[in-house]
Amino acid sequence: MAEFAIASGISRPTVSKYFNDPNSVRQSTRAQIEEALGRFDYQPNIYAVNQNRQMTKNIGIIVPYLADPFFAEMVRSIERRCIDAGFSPSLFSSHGEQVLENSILQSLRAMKPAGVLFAPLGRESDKSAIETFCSNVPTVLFDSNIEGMGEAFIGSDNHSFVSQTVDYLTRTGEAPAFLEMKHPANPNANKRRDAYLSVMKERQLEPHVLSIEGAGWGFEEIGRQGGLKILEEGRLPTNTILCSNDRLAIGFLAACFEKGIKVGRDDDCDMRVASHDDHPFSRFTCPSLTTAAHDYTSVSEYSVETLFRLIDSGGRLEKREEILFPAKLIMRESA
Amino acid sequence: MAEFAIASGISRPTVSKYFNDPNSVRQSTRAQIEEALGRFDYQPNIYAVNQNRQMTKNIGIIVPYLADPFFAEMVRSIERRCIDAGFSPSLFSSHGEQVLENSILQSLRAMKPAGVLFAPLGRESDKSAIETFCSNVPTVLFDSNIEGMGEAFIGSDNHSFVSQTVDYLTRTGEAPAFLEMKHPANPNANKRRDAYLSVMKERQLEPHVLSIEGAGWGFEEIGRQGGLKILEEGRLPTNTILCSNDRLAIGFLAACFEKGIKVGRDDDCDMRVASHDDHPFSRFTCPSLTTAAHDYTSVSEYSVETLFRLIDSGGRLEKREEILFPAKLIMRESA
DNA sequence: AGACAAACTTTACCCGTGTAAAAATACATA
DNA sequence: TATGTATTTTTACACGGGTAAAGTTTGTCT
Repeated sequence: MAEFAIASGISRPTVSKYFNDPNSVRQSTRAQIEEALGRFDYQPNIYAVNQNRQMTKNIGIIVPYLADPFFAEMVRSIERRCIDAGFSPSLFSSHGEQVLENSILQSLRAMKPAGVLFAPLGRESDKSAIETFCSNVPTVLFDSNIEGMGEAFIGSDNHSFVSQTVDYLTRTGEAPAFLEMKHPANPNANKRRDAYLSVMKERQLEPHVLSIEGAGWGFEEIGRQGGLKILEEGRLPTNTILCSNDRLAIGFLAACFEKGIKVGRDDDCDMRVASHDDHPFSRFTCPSLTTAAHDYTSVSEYSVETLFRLIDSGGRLEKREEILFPAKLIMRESA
Repeated sequence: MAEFAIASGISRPTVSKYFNDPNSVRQSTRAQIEEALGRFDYQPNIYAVNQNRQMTKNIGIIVPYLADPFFAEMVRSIERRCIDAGFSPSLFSSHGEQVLENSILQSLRAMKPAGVLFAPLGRESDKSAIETFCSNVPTVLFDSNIEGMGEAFIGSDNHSFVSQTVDYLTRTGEAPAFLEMKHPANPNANKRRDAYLSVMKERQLEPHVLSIEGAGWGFEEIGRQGGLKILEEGRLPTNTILCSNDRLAIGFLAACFEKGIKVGRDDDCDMRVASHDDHPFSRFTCPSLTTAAHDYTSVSEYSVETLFRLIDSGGRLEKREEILFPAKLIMRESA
């Protein structure tokens, strides 16, 4: 930087000031520096910069499973907002494994990020590791909540998701049975089942929960296997199935297809299937999937905004915030 | 670190040595440091560390489009291998945009990584920006090749993909027509079309290429729209369609379903559809998709190995290497 | 032109760690 | 126990830039 400062004819401290905020120097100085920048391709050493700054301009983003396009979409939106605000996002995926989640947490602490947007694994998470992390790094949880951890949680209102699908299905045909994994990884799944039970009770309908076996993050295959089993055993209490999430539904639809069961809302169909999430692929299932959509934009926007507010207020909020966005029903061909 | 050194009763330079390689200090010293590490939770400041090291332990990974589960899978495998080798992977997605790809390249240069694994956008890439980058940072290209850039390219052998699918389809029914995007983003697409033409010629069959409109990375929707148009116009030269890639095929299958066209290899089916990639979702289409599978493991393993070799040899290889892995035919229900 | 504030230059020290050189100590072997 | 080697300690400087203080220049306003 010293060399570059000489080359540009400006003193090093002023050049340093320029790189921290180009608007903090006089217009003519800025032009002079930028002219020199055109001649030499100098850029400050980020390691030296971050070592001296009290706080880096990095923001950590952790998602549980990047092979799920839902998270890929969230990430895209979040990264963009961080960059626009002058931060450098660093993306990490736990790939469904606690060990990885913990090691990400550790290396993220070493990065001293200004803040972290964190979608935890859920049931598989190491609560105490997360607690330690959150008390050291300004953290906003999203998508999947762990009570009391982080300064805020931004997610979707599972009750809104389920009540909309249940009401729609009930209005247009038989009341739905609820298909879910017996031991779901994601805490939203439990909230959705509870919401299903409560909504059915409110509407004075008899609930049916179909819990299928399977562990891990290969939801499609779990849904398919579980679906095949249910269909073979013929233990369907209704002709309408509401899946806990779209990936499960994708597998279930595959099972129906294999069994020659026609899914859809026409008279000649055997079964209706609906679900939750509006997964990027749910538009392309056969038939296309009726589902309750996340408000992707609001969740990502509000998560990032909350994190910025948290950073501005020094890493602590007055009290833990929890914001849930309602779903939007997407009616397609499957129900 | 000075404080921690005093607390552990070991001198600072030795502690520094320990953190660079725990085996480089005497066993008793190591034990003493690790005992102290249990009492205090000290970890070296990565920024100070990287500032002084001639080379960091970071490895950059760039993919063109993370919302495509194919890349998510690749990334998972690559990250794991990097971590196991003691490196810290940093993941970036260009999200299909040249501007983003260029800014990733720039911030990656500032990170002074030991090496970079780079799957470029392809047609949308800024060749000169990539050339500059590759001449400054040890880079291995994967998945999508740009002639002459980087020290090596590791990918899939498109000819192997196409010849296997064409031969299989021809052996079991009508010869296929080839469905592709008119202006594909990914260079593999062009290679596949050329391979289709050459294979058909070799087999003395008449080739039919169906080029559909559409730009960007929303392949499913492009395949669906293109499919609808083709089916409506009834301009199908054969009953067998070979799609350039699985995502296009997923959209095409949706179009067939919408049009009431039965896809599969049974006698009562109207059409056969096959494709290339073995996309993680192709198992769950209706019907399940017959496709030529990437050798995910080999590609990721060999990419990483090549990068390590490149790093060890100081950032240059004797000559640019190009390794292509053959496909494996996956026969499922669609053809 | 004079006065004042804003911006800049100069100088100097700081951050936390890598690393080299010389001296001191520990360990292993005969 | 003597000797040689492997480690460690001590001391010192380097890395590249943030930042504070004091003095100087520039620009603006009356």
